[in-house]
Formats: sequence, structure tokens, C-alpha cells
Amino acid sequence: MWFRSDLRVYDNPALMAARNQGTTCAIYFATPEQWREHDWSEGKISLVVAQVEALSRELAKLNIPLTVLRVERFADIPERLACWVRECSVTQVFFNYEYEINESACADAVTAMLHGESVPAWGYHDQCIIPPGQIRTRTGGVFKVFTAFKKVFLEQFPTRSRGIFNRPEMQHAKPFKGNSDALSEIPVERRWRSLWPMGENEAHDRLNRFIEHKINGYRDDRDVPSLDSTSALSPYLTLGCLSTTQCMHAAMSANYGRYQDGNPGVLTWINELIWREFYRHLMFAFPDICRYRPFKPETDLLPWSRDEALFSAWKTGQTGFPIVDAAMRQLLHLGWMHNRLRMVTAMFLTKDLFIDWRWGERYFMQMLVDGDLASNNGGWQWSASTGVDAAPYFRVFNPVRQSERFDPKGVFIRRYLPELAALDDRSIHQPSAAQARACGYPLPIVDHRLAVDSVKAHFKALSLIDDDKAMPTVNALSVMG
DNA sequence: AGCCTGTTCGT
DNA sequence: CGAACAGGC
Ligand SMILES: Cc1cc2nc3c(=O)[nH]c(=O)nc-3n(C[C@H](O)[C@H](O)[C@H](O)COP(=O)(O)OP(=O)(O)OC[C@H]3O[C@@H](n4cnc5c(N)ncnc54)[C@H](O)[C@@H]3O)c2cc1C
Repeated sequence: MWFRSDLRVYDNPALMAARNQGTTCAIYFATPEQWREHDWSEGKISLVVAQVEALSRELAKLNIPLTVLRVERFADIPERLACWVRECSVTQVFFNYEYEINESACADAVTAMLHGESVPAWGYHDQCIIPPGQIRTRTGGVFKVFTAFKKVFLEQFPTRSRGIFNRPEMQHAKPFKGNSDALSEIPVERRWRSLWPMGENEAHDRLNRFIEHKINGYRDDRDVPSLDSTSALSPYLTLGCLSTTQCMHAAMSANYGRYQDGNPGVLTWINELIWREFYRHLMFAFPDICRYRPFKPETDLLPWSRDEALFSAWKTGQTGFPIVDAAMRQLLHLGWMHNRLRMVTAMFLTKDLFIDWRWGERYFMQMLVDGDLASNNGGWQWSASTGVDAAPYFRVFNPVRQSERFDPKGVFIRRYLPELAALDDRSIHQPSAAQARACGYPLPIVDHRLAVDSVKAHFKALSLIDDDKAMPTVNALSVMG
């Protein structure tokens, strides 16, 4: 069994298939250089190391030895894997598919290399509730609108989704001794492990606690960051400590097994799981997502700003907009940010500062413990209005309005911006110049109104190009300035 | 899962 | 003078 971002023994299709074929051993490749190239955060790397350690203990209980090898890049994997296969006399290899281009190319190269050794390699779909590519429009196309995708997803859920797999049965004896020493060479930070304790049991506990205590209120509370009312399961899902299939079934169990009607909290949470599913299916269909291409190609013509000073103020939480700054400091502190605030901060970067969404996408990836290409790219292209089913360009968030709506008493702002704690509930969303000075807090780095007017003009110029195909692109752009 | 502005109707 | 709604971006 070749493990990647599917670091669990429960509900693991490839592991189950391997075990059904006979005596099983497991391997994991730590690829620090590749992780760096993929902008994995320090936190995510620390957590993956912790999770592989935890996995090796879980596998040991089943008498399945785990070997951890360190190579720099994916390109080194096929040969090392083939070597290991020979050494251990492995006759078949099992793995779960990943849909990012480099990950899937790596699995293809592994399959080809092993084929040369007459060792078959079998891939399984584990990341999606319904395997990508299976949800189709009537004409066989790919859904680009979420609500349409969701409708068909729910219709086909009973027939196209797999059931949950149990943990495989214990083997009578370990074929050989495992070795995860290579993990100790990877530098990790303690902080992340205490913020996000790893282990499959931990993930299950958190899922159960969420279902027991929070899912009923999820519809009404999910948008209020100070309530901590969401599951915070995303880091566990990203590493594969838990599958979305397990989440789906857990949610249904709190709703008499139903997924289309009943408990509104459950239905809203399932809706979010389907967003994750939607973005993964899209990445499978459009792998160009991994090449920093926007869904709407014409938006590449927008004259995005390259202002490093503004970008830096955003990154460090010094924009002078309290809700934005509190959110960015939550990201720095936890390696995680509430969904509402991801939208607010992404919208602020791309619309108020008019900075290229790819800068933000990359920075999020470098900071998040739940960094996931499909969801992150989906979220950024939604916010930047460059995506399929994205926010229309004119539907711009006002950061102060968002703050008043979703943090009315400033509880969240005070948590991350203690320097503003003394301000009253009304002005904390938008301190006056005098208040800001007194608190040692920056003045707003942009005029929201002006910024919004200008960004709308840029997008409108684009739609002119789009409407009038006869007009050469370059001319339209130079007219716009 | 938007926000602003203007209008109309009621108090 | 506020709520409710419509329309534009
Ligand atoms: C700009 C931006 C960037 C994002 N980057 C990431 C990312 O790198 N990794 C990531 O996992 N999510 C990302 N998201 C989606 C979402 O913000 C997080 O999944 C969510 O905040 C995680 O918190 P939670 O586990 O408490 O979510 P819950 O509210 O408990 O939802 C449960 C699960 O559903 C999925 N989910 C929820 N909302 C979304 C969504 N909007 N899109 C896709 N999946 C969703 C997640 O897997 C989440 O763990 C991003 C969203 C935006 C707007």
C-alpha cells in the first residue's frame, strides 16, 4: 500500500483492497522539496509528519509495517518504489488517486515503472464522495454551476457513492519490521502539533463532537467567526485523516439517514461538503487549474496591481480594516481561517487592492494547515470573479459592512486585535483617525468606495471585449488604460 | 454567498 | 424617518 494524502486506516479503499489480496506492507514518501514547490506551509508539513507517525502506530496494530522514505521530489518516487517492491518481494501495489497534475503524473509514472517489473499498480478513488468525472450534464458535459451540480450529485448519491469501509482486519504476523526514521529528518514546529493534534482518533473525536454539539446550529451560526461554530475538520480532510465520505455519513446519521430534507444544520453542512466535492470534480476536469490559469481566460487581461507594499500590509494584517486584519492574524496564528473571513480577505485583496488573486492564493497555501489546491483555487477564483460560478464582479463585499453583519459586537476583532479592545462596539469596525492613532493602529490603506468604482470599470471594460468579438483585444485594453 | 441608492408607503 | 422593495453595478 502506497500512502499519500490518504493517511488513515478507516474508510481507505486502496488499503482495504490491498488487504483483501493478502499480506500487506505500506510505504510513504516524504518529499520536502516537492512540498516546498507546492507551497505547503510549515504547519501543514509539521502536521503531515505527525499524522504519518500516528498512522504508523495504527498500522502496527494491524501488523502492517510502514516504511517511510525521504526523497526530494515526486520524480524520484517511481525508481525508489520499484526498488522497495523488489526488496520486499511485493507483487501488487495499491494507492488512492490524487487529481492535481503533478500528483497524478507521479502515479502514472509509478504505474508505468512497475509495469516494467510486471507488478500491477491499482488506483482507487477515495477523495470524493462520488468519483470525479461521473457527474455529468444531460449532454455529457461538466457542471460549471454549483446548484446544478449539487442537484445531480444528490440525485445520484445513492447509486454512485461508495459505502464506508471499515479498518482492515489484523494480519497474523508482520512480514517485516517497519521504519519511519526518515521522518525525524524533516524539521517540524511543536506549535502546530499542539494547535492541531493529529491522529485518526482525534479526527473521529472532532467529527463526533461537531455532530453532537454544533451541527444543529450550523445553519444559523456558521457565518459568525467568533462562535467557532464550524467543524474545523479541514486540516484533517486535507491530509486524509478523515474522508468526506465519512463526514457525509456522520451528518446523515444525525438526520435519520437523510440528505435532502430534514435538519437544516445537517443540510447546510452537507452543502459545504458538496462545495469541496464540486471544486475537486472541476480540478479533475480542468487540470489547468493547477497551472494558475483562470477559468475565465479573458480575466487574464485585467491590469492587476503589483503593489508590494499593499500586498505586504494585507499579509501582515495592517490594512487598517479591523475585520481584515483580525482575519489575517488568525491565519498567521492558527494556519486556519474561518470561511466567511477567507471570502472577506480574498475579496479585499482582489477588489479593494486589485492585486492578482494568484498572489493571494499562493500566500494562503503558504500559511494554511488545510491548504488544498482545489478548494483554495476555487475560493480565490470565486472571490476574484474569475471562476466558474464565481461572485459577479459587481457584487463586492464592503469590509466594514461584513464586519458589522458577522461580528456585530467586535468579539472576533478583539480576540485578534487586542490593541482595539477598548473601542466601543460601533467604532471598532471602522475606527476614526483619532481612535486609530490612540490605539497605535494603522489608518485604512485604501478608500473602499474609490477602489470599488475603479475595479468595476476594469471588469466592465473586459465585458466590452467579450461582447464585441470584432474589436481586437489590445485596442480595447489600451482604450481602457 | 452584496451593497448602495432612490422610491414609495406607512407611522 | 424607517421598513420594504426595485434596479444597477
Ligand atoms: C479564498 C478561500 C480559500 C480557501 N482555501 C481552502 C483551502 O486551502 N483548503 C480547504 O480545505 N478549504 C479552503 N477554503 C474553503 C473553506 O473556507 C474551508 O474549507 C473552511 O473554512 C474550513 O473550515 P471547517 O473545516 O470548519 O469548515 P466547515 O464549515 O465545518 O465545513 C466542512 C468541510 O466542508 C468543506 N468546505 C466548507 N466550505 C467549503 C468551501 N467554501 N469550499 C470548499 N470546501 C468547503 C471543507 O472540507 C470543510 O472542512 C477556502 C475558501 C476561500 C473563500
